[in-house]
Amino acid sequence: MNITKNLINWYSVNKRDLPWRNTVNPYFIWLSEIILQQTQVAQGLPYYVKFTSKFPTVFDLAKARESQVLKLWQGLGYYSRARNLHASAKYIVNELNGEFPNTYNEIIKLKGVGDYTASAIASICFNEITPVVDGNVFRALSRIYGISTPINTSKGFKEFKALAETLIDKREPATFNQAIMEFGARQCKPKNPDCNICPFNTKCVALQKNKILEFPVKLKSLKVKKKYFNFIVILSSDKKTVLEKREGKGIWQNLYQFPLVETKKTANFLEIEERLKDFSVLKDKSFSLSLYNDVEIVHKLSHQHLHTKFWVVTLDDVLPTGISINKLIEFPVPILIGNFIERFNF
DNA sequence: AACGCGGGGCC
DNA sequence: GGCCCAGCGTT
Repeated sequence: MNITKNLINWYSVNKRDLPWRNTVNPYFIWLSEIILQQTQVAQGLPYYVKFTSKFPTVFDLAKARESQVLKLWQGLGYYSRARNLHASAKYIVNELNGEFPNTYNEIIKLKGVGDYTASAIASICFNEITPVVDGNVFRALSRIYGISTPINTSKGFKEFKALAETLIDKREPATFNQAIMEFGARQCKPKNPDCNICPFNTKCVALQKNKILEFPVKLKSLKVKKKYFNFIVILSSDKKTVLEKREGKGIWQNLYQFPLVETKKTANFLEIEERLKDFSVLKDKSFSLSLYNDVEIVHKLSHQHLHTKFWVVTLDDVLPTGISINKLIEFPVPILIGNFIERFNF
C-alpha cells in the first residue's frame, strides 16, 4: 500500500473548499499560513476574509500602520504574528520591490516564518519539494508508524521531517502537503477519530495496539501560572478615560489596556485605594472607587490564568489628557478588555 | 532545550 | 479541568 497516493486520493475526495485553496498567490498563501499558526480553520477564516479584503496586496499591508493591523488582528491571539506580518510586508515592499521570495531559503528569512510556514509557501506556491511538519503531520505519522519519539524535541522534529521527506510526492508536493494536513485535521483527529473509515486502518500501528489516543507522544509542559490583574477604569465628568499601551516583552505587546495594577494575590478595596495614590492623573482629585465584578474573571491563556478585577474610578473632574470613551473602539485591545468594554455601560 | 506567547473549541 | 490547534522567536 502506498501512503503517498492514498493520502492524495483521500484528499481529492475529502478536502474542504477554503478560500486560500483557490489561489497560489504567495501573498494570500502567506497570509493564510500566518493566520492559521496554532489556530483552527474555523477561528482563522473570518480573519483571512477581513485581511484580504482590507489589504488586497502586500503594498496595502505595508502602507498600513501597525495599530491598524493589530486592530484587525484583535481577538485572534499571538499578536507577534501581526507585528511580524506587518514588518515582513514592509520588508518585501522596500527591500524586494514587492516581489515575494520564491524559495524555501528566502521565504524563511521573513519574520514570523519558520520551517513549517516556509515549507508550506514554497510547496504550495512554487512546487518546491519540501515537506510540512505541523501538529497534524506529527499526529498522523506518529499513529500510522507507531513512533514514540516526543514530538516537542529537536530529535522528534528531525525524525518526522525525515519521514515526511521520504513520503512527499515529488510531482505534486503542494497537493501532498495539503493532503496530509487535511487528513490529520479531519480524519486522524486528536479525539474520537473514526478509524472504521480510515484508509490506513489495516496498517496503522497505533490502531493495531488499540493505543490511538497515546499518540503522538509529547513531553508535558509545566503548570500554568496564576496572575492577579486589576484594571483601573477611570471615568471623568467629561466622559473620558485612560488607556495605556503595553510595552516591553510580555503578553499583548503594543496593545492597549486600562491602567493595570498587578497584585500577588486577589486584591481588596484598601489595597487598590493605596495603589491609586501612585496615579498622577488622580493626584489631588476627588473620586470614588467601586468594584465592577464581584466575582473574579479568570481569563485562561495556554500558559497563565489571569484572575481579573475591573475597578471603576468615578472622577468629579475633567480629564484633559484622557481619551473620549466613544473613541475606545478604535484601539487594539486584548479580548479580555474588549469584552469588558462591550458589557460595561459607559 | 526550554519557555513565552492568545483565544476558542472539545471532551 | 486538560488538551489541541496549518508554530515562531528568544534565551
